[in-house]
Amino acid sequence: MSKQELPVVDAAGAACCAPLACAPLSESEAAELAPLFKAVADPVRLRLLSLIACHEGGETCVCDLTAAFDLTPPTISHHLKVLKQAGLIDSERRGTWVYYWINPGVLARMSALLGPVSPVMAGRA
Amino acid sequence: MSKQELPVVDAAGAACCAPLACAPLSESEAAELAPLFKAVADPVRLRLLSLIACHEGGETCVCDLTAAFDLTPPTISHHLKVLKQAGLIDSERRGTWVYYWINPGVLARMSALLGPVSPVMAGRA
DNA sequence: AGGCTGATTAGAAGTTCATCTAATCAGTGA
DNA sequence: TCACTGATTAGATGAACTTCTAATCAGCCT
Repeated sequence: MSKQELPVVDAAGAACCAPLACAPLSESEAAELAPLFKAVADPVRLRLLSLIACHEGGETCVCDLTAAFDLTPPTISHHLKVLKQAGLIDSERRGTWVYYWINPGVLARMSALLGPVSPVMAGRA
Repeated sequence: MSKQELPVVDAAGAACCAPLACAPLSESEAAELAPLFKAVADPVRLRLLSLIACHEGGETCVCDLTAAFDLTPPTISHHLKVLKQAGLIDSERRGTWVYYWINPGVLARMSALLGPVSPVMAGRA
């Protein structure tokens, strides 16, 4: 097995770590990254993430989130906890309400891993 | 085995519209996207994807893949099936061996969704 | 044809996960 | 202090997932 080395893409300023297609992921890297994707691998959590990311001001009250689903508050709370433990979001209580916001760094890392989009690869089909 | 493709983004990553942070994901969009991330949300599948993507020539024999893990061939076969059903990879049998290769379009779509890597959001974490 | 190797399918066991109800924690205001 | 509302935790249940062994399918070769 020979190693194919593509230059690290950093045109976008991201990519500290190699994208999927640059060098094979080690077992420990994979073990570290998989939970990030698992956190996003759910329709409810994807929508939660999107709702929070889109919300003006950058943060969203839990009450607004629960209202957007046909799910009970504990279920929404559970999903928010999963996202938070994965490091994708953060939260703070202010008075009666709890606000959540996106942690863009983690999201960017995942994006960069999947495809810093080397047009070289993308050319093949 | 329905691989439907939304014209959300082209392979080059020129995200016209947007990712997670542009407009809230609809219920059906989320339902369609979540399985893609679920397919990647496993350490073994992440490594498989990486091994296939890195392999010179763009395609990899199953025999090389099974050799890289402490898992039985049926288990590897199962994971490859999951990746294939998600549309992330494709395969072809040539004689005795079966070869797998990456479908870069789907990967690019996922990447674009997570982070357009817009410098604004990604701001050097 | 028969046997050999590579790959997948079938079926089962143990674990993880999403969701609910009931109960608890945290703040606000009468 | 007590009641009320918003949010989370605890515990339970049914579905989905990962992995294995055993069996089957697809090509190659003597």
